Amino acid sequence: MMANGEALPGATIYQVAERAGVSIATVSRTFGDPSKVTQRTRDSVVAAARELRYIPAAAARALAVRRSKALGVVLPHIAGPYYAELLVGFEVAASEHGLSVVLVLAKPDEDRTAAVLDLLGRVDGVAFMARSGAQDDVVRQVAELRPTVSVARGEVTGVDAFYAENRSSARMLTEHLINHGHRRIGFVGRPEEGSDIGRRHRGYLDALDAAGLSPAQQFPVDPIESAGLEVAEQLLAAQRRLTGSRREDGGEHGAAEPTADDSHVGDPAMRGIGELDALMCGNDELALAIIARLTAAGHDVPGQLAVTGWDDTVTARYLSPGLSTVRQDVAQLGALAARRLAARIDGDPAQDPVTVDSHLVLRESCGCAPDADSLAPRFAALTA
Amino acid sequence: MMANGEALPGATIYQVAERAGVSIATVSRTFGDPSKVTQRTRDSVVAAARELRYIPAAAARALAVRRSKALGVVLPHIAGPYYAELLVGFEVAASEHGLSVVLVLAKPDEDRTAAVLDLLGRVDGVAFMARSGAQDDVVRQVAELRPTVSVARGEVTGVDAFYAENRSSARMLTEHLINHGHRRIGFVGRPEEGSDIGRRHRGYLDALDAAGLSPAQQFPVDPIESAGLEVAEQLLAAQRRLTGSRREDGGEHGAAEPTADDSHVGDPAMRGIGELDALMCGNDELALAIIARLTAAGHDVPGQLAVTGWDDTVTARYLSPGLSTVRQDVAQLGALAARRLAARIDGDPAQDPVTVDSHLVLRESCGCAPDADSLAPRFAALTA
DNA sequence: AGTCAGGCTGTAAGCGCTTCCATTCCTAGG
DNA sequence: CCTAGGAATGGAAGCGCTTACAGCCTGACT
Repeated sequence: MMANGEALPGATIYQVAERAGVSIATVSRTFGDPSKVTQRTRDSVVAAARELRYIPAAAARALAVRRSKALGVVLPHIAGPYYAELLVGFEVAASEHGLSVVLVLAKPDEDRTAAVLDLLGRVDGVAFMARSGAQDDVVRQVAELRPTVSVARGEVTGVDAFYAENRSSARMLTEHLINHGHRRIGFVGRPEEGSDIGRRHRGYLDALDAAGLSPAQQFPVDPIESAGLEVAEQLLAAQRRLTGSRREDGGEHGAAEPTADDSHVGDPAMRGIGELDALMCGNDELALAIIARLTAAGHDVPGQLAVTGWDDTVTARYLSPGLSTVRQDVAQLGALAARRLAARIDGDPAQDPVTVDSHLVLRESCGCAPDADSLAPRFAALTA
Repeated sequence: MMANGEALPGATIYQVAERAGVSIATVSRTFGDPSKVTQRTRDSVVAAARELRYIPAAAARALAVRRSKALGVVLPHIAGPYYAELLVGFEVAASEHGLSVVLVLAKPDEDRTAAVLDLLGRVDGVAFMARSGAQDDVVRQVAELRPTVSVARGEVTGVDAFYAENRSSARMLTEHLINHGHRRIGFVGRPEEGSDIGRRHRGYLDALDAAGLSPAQQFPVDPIESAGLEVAEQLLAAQRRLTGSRREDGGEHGAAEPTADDSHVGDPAMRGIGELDALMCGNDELALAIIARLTAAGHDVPGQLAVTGWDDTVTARYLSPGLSTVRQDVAQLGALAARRLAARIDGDPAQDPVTVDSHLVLRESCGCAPDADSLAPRFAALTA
């Protein structure tokens, strides 16, 4: 099997036609619009096709109808489950419309312009998701040639935008923290204009503002684990400074080797670490890393420092204390994007941005008491 | 922009040729093999192309060269990070070969045969990953028409197989459990012939056999969270039975509502839950759910029951006790699959199955003492 | 100055499919 | 029995690109 390098194997419409004793037009109709073909003919064509293992060449069809029946997706290297879910939602919806999906992955920094342009040549529409190695001008360029949507990404004119609600949820989450009595609330994450985290930061500021509080320490870092660890180190260092330093000689990397008596660094009974008593993180990954590091150093979360995340990743549920976070229906976001693309391809006009709801998932890391039945919230996803 | 429903916008090679004052053949050469074109001509063609926003129609090219420059991937609905990683590895390698990737997702049960066949018409090769809604006969059928590989999936003749090493790692893990003194070691997961979990089960059996132990209780369930929860309930019920039942009247769902005094159900100081003192799970998802449920019921893991997982998901690291599990380089697996496909397309022959190494990640859930510096293993991924 | 080799470029024939249009075949009504 | 009108089918053009093949032009050589 698969010997030659010459032609893709598989029968063509001509061979099927010949075998069935009809013209290629009839074969084409048999699969395209069976109602235009007699039952008899249809049967013989179908039989011939099966015997020959006929697989229509999508390229030929695409060329003829000037439509590839495929959607492109460009998204960042799928780190966590977030993009995976997005992609699943997208693919399912796309396939419901009979559309294939072709994928381009890109690290946020990486320049995949060439790949995106190539993609453009093989799809009828494209979706840009989050910060996906495609600058705005590339998106704009694509949008001029094909229906285009963006998901969880800064808006670009002419591009249908979709995102999960961020700002008001962030505000609510922050207010919740305030209600717990926290006043010095920091923020972790780079609040880039138009990004999800940017919007979350706005909501955070909204709440602070409304409460007459001013923003505490900000950590404009990347939304990744290692950055969370660094933030935790800074916090630890600040706390050490605060409590009067023993053993300052440890020098540069003293903090990198937590030992048993790390726990004396701050008084666990006293609220606050460094200058903060609560920390809102741009996503779960950051929050998780920070909590882990702090806890390992003997600190109490949320006793000393309340921490919140965003995304409701799997780990958020399993951790103890459970991570208070925000859940978004990411799969739906993906599905909406695909459906809009399908509509745009069929000629529908572009629409206003669409926002899908998010909702708070309050577990313990914000300071809430552990639920009596702690498994319920933890496995909320299962009961759905 | 994007007004008509007639033709995809974007210039064709003809328009570029006209604008540059050359023939279409020259335009084609300019992009296909620039060395065959004078610098002067090339420049003017490139300029014309840019001005016209020329995007080559992939379909036309594919038709002409009888090759689509695309690879198909069919994989299960990306649940956890596992498939995401696989996909990332695959896409990166594919794009290094200038190949696009088109995606078909399928729930394990769902029949996506039609989608797979359609896929076949638009790619040069296809990869089937894990139990991906494609029965063996579909795979075989595909394999007759296109180079085909399978990843973490039962072997099919004519299909290049790739998987992470399972059996001997499973054996090592089981031996480790035995060395901890565990004797009654159960297994959670359906050991399907040819599947990853099936191979893990073999390794488990190997170890037991070598140690003269016989397999304890088996739970042939799906490798998903909810199944893990059910297994945990069974364990709890068995344990309740064992310790002599108080409050049997709780009836059917008594177990579904853990309360504070659940902790009296078994003596946490005594090793064993139900008939078991260790449980090897087919993947982390199962292990995590089981540990969570057991812990919530007041039991001690690994004190009473050691539990191991497989996959080394993010949560495994963050949990306490840390989950002992097995790490596989899934991205590499994906990359290998893509590269092999690329080679096969270029005419290379099929090869023998390839296995990539796995290695144990021993944290605490197996019974190992917490590492002095518990962050080190926990964040091992970061130091790499 | 005349030739010839070799590099560029153009011409044209497909690649496999859809679809408009023409043709043929029925069926039913006159 | 003939004819009109539709339904079913076939013929052929064309989608945008690659790639022999052939023609042209240039420059180097005799």
